[in-house]
Amino acid sequence: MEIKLIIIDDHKLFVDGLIAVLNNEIGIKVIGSGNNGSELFKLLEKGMRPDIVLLDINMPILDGVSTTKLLTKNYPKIKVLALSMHELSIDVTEMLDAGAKGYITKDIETNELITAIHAIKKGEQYFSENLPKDIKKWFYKEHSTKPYLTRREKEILNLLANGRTSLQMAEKLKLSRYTIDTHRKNIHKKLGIKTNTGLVNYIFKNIE
Amino acid sequence: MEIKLIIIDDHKLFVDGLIAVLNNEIGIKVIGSGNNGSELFKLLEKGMRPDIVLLDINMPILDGVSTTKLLTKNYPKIKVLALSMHELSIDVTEMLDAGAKGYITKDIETNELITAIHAIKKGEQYFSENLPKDIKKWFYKEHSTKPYLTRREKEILNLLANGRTSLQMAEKLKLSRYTIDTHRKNIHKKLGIKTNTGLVNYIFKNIE
DNA sequence: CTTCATATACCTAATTCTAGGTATACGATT
DNA sequence: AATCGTATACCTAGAATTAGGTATATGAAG
Repeated sequence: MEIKLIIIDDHKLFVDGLIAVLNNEIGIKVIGSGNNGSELFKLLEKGMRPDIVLLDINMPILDGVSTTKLLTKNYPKIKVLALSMHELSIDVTEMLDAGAKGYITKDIETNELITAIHAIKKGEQYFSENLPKDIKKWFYKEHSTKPYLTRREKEILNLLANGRTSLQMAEKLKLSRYTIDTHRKNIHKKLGIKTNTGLVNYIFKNIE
Repeated sequence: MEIKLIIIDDHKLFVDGLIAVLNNEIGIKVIGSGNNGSELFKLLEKGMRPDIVLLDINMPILDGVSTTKLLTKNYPKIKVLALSMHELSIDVTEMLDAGAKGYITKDIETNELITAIHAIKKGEQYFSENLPKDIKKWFYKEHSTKPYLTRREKEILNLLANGRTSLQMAEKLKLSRYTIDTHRKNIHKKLGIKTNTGLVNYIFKNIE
């Protein structure tokens, strides 16, 4: 029985390459592909039913996280294997919380990808071997809580992205600087990001 | 006469995929591959002589820019086609100044890549069609004049936008933390921005 | 009632950042 | 030769940030 795959990635070159490689593998068949989450749902609406979707995180129109959430909700039998350039804990967190069953980075060997696909098919979770152990450990620990940002946290993130200091935010929101710092501390903890510049990066890449 | 290619990219999956695709193309043959600049030079030292090197920008050990410079200097007949995730002007500038003959992003179609390879072989320059016109225009305009921000300053800004601390940047660039701080100070002064978060904001709004 | 999530606030201490200043080295230009 | 731009490096000191901890108040839910 072949494992049926759909590959979704905004880099067509990458998609073409993966299709070429995976269709040479016994037991695996790529039945479809697309460049963003919307295209995936179009395929599914036509009745296409893969076992696993290889899904890139950063995509236009409908990104990896949103796609995964919708997929997990509407097509719970289809498993998501997340693909990313980086081992960033932000990315891992978001994709796995959205329902992905595995996470691999694009610099793994082809045979590791095959291993991952088979593991996911068997119902296991799979993390690429180059993913730091502490990230995997952190995930298991954090998996029962949603890293959801509160209204106030988002408000503070927005001001941060506009280059404001805690003191400036405190003045604007009529709060203590300590309150701002506490919210910031909570944000760092929830998102697993250690620097304020990393937070701004996160905002631009995830919210905009 | 086949166009001989070497593909250098730290993402093995991508390399494998590209090899599979390109070896199916009439007139093109991938004669070698590697995951960083050093591996390329090892192949060249063994006597391998490609027409074109498809070269990723971001790589460990010896990155795209350095590789291109050495290649252009020591093997002037071999042409570089730069590969990147992004249309960042920093990347374009650096690679083209280093001697690359073309610049493409990884989200182009396979057939556009084939077009690019043939153009480069013919001695033309090639920019992927999805590269914003203003970047290409900017390149021609800027190629004879000095950029306001120096090469090093842009490099540091880019690392900052990825959430790196001065210490991390110093480690990455093999410099003193003091040197990084001096460049940062100069950047703040030139751009009139007082916070690092403000700088990241500037980068995302003005460069990407 | 208790529990939980969120908001507000504070303290401590280490790290990082910013901004002022200093300096030398090197290559290119005049 | 001098000058300039860039890169590299350092020092000082204050401001800002991060990360550990503490606490109370309020509203909603069980």
